[in-house]
Amino acid sequence: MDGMVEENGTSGAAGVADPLSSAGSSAGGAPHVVVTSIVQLTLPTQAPSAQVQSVIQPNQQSVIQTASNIQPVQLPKGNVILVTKPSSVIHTTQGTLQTLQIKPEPNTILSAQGQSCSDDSCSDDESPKRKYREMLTRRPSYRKILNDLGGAEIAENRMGTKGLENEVSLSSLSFAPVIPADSGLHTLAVSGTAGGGAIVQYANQDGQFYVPEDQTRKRELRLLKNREAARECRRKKKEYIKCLENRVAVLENQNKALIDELKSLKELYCQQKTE
DNA sequence: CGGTATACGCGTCATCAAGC
DNA sequence: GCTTGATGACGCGTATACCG
Repeated sequence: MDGMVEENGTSGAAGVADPLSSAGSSAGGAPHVVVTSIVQLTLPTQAPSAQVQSVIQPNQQSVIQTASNIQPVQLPKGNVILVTKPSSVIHTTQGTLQTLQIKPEPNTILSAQGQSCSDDSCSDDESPKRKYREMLTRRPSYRKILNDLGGAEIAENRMGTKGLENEVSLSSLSFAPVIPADSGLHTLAVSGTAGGGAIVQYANQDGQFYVPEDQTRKRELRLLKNREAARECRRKKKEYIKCLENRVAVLENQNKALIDELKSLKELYCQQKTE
């Protein structure tokens, strides 16, 4: 390929902390740009590789923007960029604005031709602008986000942490005593549900309540799974909110750059007019 | 230093949607 | 129709900040 964009991964290149781990500290405050990684942009021609900063967490759809102290990336026509994250958008806010709309396929190759989108993405029924607007406004599907988040890594994390938690939690589960068949039990009541299915309680001759082991086990299992699911759901939600905050920051920067550009163009125009 | 407000995370329940 | 995962809503406990 002619050029590549490589992310340095979640380890946080250049001493950058994991954004998720620091999420709580920014709660309630103004959204701030979290630089999560340095992206190596290798250009095909004589141009040296340039660095841009990813302001979204690695391994998910990202908005990438050159920082003020970093050389703006100049992409001559005909260059090709390989981006491994689907639905990524790359902006350079200095000099000429170059926007790349990445097709929703991993490892998609796109041509960077200054302003707008590539031919491929423009040929779709929905314009990239519309898609991007939808990304910003549509209600988030955490499930979809999870799919976009580099499935292998997530799956690995799940196996690593959740699996272990499951093992520990399951081993610590306590179940109701086995009810003897001749204990003269009879159904007493239908008690609390556990997000599905009622729990039928029994009472023995002493008036003590029992829940059959089977039902208790099912309920405990259900609660355990739901507990894990809720935890995961919150994690994804938090990640998504952070992603939105990052996007806001990027778009604000972009807006500011465009305003500045407009201002300078106006000045240039006035100068030429007076000459 | 104690009381209060606020933010945050967690567990649980209810509900929905997808898969079987 | 049942099962199961995802997620909103609710209540609770804890940590932190603020104030008198």
